[in-house]
Amino acid sequence: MSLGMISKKEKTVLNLYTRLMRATNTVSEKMHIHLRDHRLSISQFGVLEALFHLGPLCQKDLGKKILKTSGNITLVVDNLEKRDLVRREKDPDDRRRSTINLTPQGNDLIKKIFPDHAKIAESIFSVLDPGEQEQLGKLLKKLGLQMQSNLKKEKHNESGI
Amino acid sequence: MSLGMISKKEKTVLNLYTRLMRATNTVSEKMHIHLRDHRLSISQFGVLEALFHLGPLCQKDLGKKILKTSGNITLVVDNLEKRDLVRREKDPDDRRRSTINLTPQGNDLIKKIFPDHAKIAESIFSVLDPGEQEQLGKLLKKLGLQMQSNLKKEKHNESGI
DNA sequence: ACTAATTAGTTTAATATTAAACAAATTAAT
DNA sequence: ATTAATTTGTTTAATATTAAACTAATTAGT
Repeated sequence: MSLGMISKKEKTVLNLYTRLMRATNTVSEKMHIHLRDHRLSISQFGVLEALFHLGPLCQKDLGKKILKTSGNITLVVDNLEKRDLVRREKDPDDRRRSTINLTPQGNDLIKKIFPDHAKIAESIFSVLDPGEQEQLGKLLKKLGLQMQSNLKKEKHNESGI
Repeated sequence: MSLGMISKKEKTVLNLYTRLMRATNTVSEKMHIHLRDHRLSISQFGVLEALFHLGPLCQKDLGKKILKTSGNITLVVDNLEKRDLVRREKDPDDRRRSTINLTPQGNDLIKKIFPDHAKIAESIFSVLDPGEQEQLGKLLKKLGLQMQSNLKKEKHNESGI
């Protein structure tokens, strides 16, 4: 029961950490409830969305985008390929790479799903007024930026889309 | 490549969502690097921490605390029990329940690990000054609170510890 | 050119996680 | 009191995720 030798400062940041996890957990849960109807995992949706908005990407870039390991990306792309939503295409300039493309079906699907995604996001964040949203964005960015320098992460996608 | 019919509002919140995910992902990664040295998963640590700070709990409450499903809690507790870090104890008043207790070893371990956890949190959030930390806390809380009403989640642990 | 180092992606093995069906115990409704 | 509904935890089956070892291709260093 005792908190032991925890300073006030430490207590504050631990509290902050808990709130961050809790908010993220519930936000992300809500954001992806509708994906189940289309039998898409969060990662699968992330890949489709990235391809939809950024165009064809290699697997490494997809991994950076959706924050997953290369092994995981291999599987996610495998599964999307099985459903004919994406297609691997050998990169002739660098034969280690393959470029992942949306198929017409994949494009149709993400085009259909994405507006819901956006609407749900809007409804979730509507508890915050525009000023608060801007503030939150700034603070989260600051938090994300530090990480970038401390961990061995590469490029940071500025636009977030 | 085209963003289609995305309004400015929608773009803002999607951006916010991405930043939230990104910040959380990297923060949580950093927070738990040291756990690997003790062969603890994030969930296992979460359970030990909850028991350490809140005292013995039943599995359902543990699930609410660390945001995992009941089936998952069963496994997490199983694994902690195998390593003699916690112990199940039948609740005589309600024989469906068992109360999960820290063993002396479990208590020693979490007591030893927790200060590092707190220090790491402090270093991560130190990019934000105290005012910003307070702001972030308020915004995240607001975000978390709405969720609570919209999803079928029960009690919200106010203290965050 | 040749070797060493790096990079992209795959495979493998272990673990984590969830959803859904289930059993047992308790509580509510009549 | 008896039945119905709810609650707690377990089990099962499927999927997701990671870390680590690996292969093949490219790039850098000499």
